[in-house]
Amino acid sequence: MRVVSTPEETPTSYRYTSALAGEIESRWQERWDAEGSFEAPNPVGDLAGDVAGDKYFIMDMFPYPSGAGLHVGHPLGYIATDVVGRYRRMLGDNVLHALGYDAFGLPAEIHAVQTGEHPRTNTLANITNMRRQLRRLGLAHDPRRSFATIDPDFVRWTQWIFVQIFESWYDEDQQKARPISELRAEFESGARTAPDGAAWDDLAPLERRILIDSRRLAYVDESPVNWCPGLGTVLANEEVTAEGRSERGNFPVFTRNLRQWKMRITAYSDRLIDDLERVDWPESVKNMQRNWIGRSHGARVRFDVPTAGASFDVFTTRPDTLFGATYAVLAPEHELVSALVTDEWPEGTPRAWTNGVPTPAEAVAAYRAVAAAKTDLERQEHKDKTGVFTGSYAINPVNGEEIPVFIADYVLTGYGTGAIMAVPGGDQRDWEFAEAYGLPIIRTVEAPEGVEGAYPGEGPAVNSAHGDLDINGLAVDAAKTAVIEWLQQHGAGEGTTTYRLRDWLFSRQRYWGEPFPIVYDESDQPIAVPDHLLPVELPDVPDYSPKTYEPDDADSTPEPPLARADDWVHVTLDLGNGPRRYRRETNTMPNWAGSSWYELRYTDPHNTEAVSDPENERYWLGPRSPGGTGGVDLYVGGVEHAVLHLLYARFWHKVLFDLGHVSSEEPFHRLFNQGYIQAYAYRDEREVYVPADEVEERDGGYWHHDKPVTREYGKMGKSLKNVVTPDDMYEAYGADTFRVYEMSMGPLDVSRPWETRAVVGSQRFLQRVWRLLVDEDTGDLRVDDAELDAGTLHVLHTTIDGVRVDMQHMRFNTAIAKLIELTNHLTKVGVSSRAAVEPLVLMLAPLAPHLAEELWSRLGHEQSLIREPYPVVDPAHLAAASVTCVIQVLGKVRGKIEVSPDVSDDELTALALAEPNVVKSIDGREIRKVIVRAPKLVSIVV
RNA sequence: GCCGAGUUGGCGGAAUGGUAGACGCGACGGUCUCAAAAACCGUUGUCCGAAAGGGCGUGCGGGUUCGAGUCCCGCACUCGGCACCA
Repeated sequence: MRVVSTPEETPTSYRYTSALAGEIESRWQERWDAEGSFEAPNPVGDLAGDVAGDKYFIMDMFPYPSGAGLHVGHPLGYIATDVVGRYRRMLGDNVLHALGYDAFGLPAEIHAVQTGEHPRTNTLANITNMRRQLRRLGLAHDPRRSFATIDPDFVRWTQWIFVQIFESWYDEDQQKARPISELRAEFESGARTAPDGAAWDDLAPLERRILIDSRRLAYVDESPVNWCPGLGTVLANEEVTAEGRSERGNFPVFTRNLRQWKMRITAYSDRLIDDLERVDWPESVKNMQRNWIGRSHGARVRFDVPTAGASFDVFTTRPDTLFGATYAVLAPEHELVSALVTDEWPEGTPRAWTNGVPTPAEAVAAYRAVAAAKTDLERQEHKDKTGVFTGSYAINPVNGEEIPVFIADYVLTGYGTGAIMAVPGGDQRDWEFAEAYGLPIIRTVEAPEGVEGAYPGEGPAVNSAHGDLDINGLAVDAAKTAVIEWLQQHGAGEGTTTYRLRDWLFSRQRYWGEPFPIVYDESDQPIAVPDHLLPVELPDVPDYSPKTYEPDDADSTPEPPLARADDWVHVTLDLGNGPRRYRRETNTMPNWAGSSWYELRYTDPHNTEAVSDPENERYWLGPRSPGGTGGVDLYVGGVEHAVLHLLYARFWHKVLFDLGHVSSEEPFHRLFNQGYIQAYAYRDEREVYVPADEVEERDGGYWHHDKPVTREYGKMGKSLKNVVTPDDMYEAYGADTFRVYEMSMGPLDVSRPWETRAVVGSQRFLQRVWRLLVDEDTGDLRVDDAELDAGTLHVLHTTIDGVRVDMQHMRFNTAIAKLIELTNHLTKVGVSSRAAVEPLVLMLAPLAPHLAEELWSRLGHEQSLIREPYPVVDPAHLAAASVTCVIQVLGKVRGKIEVSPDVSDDELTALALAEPNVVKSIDGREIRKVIVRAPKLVSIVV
């Protein structure tokens, strides 16, 4: 039994309490809904309307509808974009802002496996719950444009885009994707021949299909992929951590040769890097993408192995050091290794090179076996250089020297050509290997004095001349150019570029994802499901789980759950040549698929003829000026998607641009990463987390029920017992206070700790605003029409000026500080004049929209303030009646005087030199110089 | 190791090269109250001083400048990304 006596229950009180805030908030939310206040018209289609004003398209990284519900960290970005959207509407823009749900994914599938309930059921329930939690925030979204990636209508277009990618190839000459039909035409006309030179007419039908299929942007091939037995699925490189484990679940990942779907994202490497220059993104994210794509310029150099009648290419970024290449290394998995292995060790082979094994074949086989058994993690942990001699020698092309060829696991099969020329003088790893195996070390770049070990830096070339090639004395860049030229002339190599980026592994052995719109005919080659049969929907199955294995079972094989749905897999279709039997693809798409194009769907969410009508797409996403990339005007989300979603979405968008489906080259023109809200967590002496809201701070320590606890800082989560939910905040303070607090905590892009006890400051601010307009005892409006005094006019207009600049730059924390200062000024001087409070209410509207609407309506306005013009500064009131002038002597402040803003330099100097404390500080010394910045500053040098 | 961001009161944070610490939390003092809460008013970087005023202060060491949190050079530490990538 609680005895409650709170002011809001006293009928005579009209204080702005959480109860009153809640009442105001739900009332206005209902009115906004009823009036369709945030609906944004399209140029054409079912949402067509009057598209007056500039357009502004805002997006949030849409949420995954988790069953756990939201904590106060989740809405930070949504509030920020809402503030921007509401601000832009007051500037007259046509604002597109909506929120969809990224609803395919593992948690729903795991829940389904555990409960037997279809993942759709649980996912839809979670969406409903999340909608409810977010609605209470008063977000100004266009509800007509919301969707979930699991909606059959959305899946249809995801599959349609997959088919577009499948039905296209990358033309290196034109640097763009083109329809596969045009490639076929080039083969048919003889304009293009197969890589092996075979003519189209000489190829059998199946050979033709295989040739075409090998060029598609979405293709199946067998190659090393990341296999995660613990999850029962393969994963993209981007989903594997640096430790060689799955990002989700933290299971070990093994490299296995498997036949899987890939997307040819590597074709876009250059454009994905180069176009970063054309978008307005944080430098850190651009850098992460550049890093991930990992473009490096260098040379491919051919090394002949005469005894084996073979040759291999190496990639190097330092062709200038070729004279220092004293041995070569192939990755253990390199395809040429078996050809290079000699029958017996050559005369005089050092014992260290053989690992003590009698023949090269045995030594290589043993080394390869050990290397294959290592996980990625083990390879990283043991960085001691190991390897074994193959028995063969290659010829260094620039000087004809014979150099031994080794295999070693410090050379990776997936990068460059999987083979290197080793230059111990210039590379630390090669140095270590050379030391361990007694190989010669030749310096080819003059190192600064005192350098021991490898020197990878700049300097003049030395020891680098033979025959017609002499680069001694050349700086690194000039030497590289000279060597590449020589290699090209002698047919021994060429300048080239390699990338770290690998093609995107696109298939997953999961149930809860988009099925591939692909069937196989009797020849086992893939065929796209025609448009009119989309979407391919998931069949109902008795068991949603893939076959999972012991996490360490590297030899297991992926087996997708859809493969067990026999009736679905085997299907009779008429694909234009009469009804035939086909077998469906049983993998599903990764859950990045939906988010790789969803920006398009917001622009035309119900279109059944196209992903988006070209006119709607061009209006919302098209370039704003010739040569621009186009894209969403503001995209806000966490930095965790820097190389996953953001790279995939750019790739898909570029393919659609190449194929003429969109007018924008980039999906997101401006990207903003909001920081995270983190929280303190507390552990007692047993190292057990205790509920954070029960911890007290006193005597310089933290206490839980009189027991000392230690504080740590991290994410909000159930396991740390430090979750604060938006619902807690709505109840205690209301949504507007919560919004203002989150926006005032600090700069939006910086992570900061949540502190519930500080929220009251934002509530006090809103209460003061309320009190300026409403009598707390009677509820009457206390606003009058008095004229503003000069001081108040000055404060008001400097506030308008400053707040506009802050809003423009998304500096909501300082904007709020300025509004607080204005409010405090009005409170202090007792001004509740309409001329002051109306602009205050309007400026507050984007931040605390419900309170602002309520006050605006109490001020007598019948219309909502959503499209009311944002207050405009009157420059006449920016100048103050007097300014404080600071007087410095030798750089230190020695006096302050109040002066007129238009005081002259001479006048100000005289006043400054007469100020008593300044006179004292000068102390009769000679004045050498006086710097005057009227009217704010005088600096005196003695 | 490479790349990027950062380091300001007890705390979150403000500061176009020109009064460091706006605004908020907390703390302290006061008004109101029988009392408390709420609200309101005031103080609050630190040291010396009764005060006036002064010394010292933006991670550390230098430099440029009449003047540096801000610009330049070097270093330390924290966070994030990549990493045996040739």
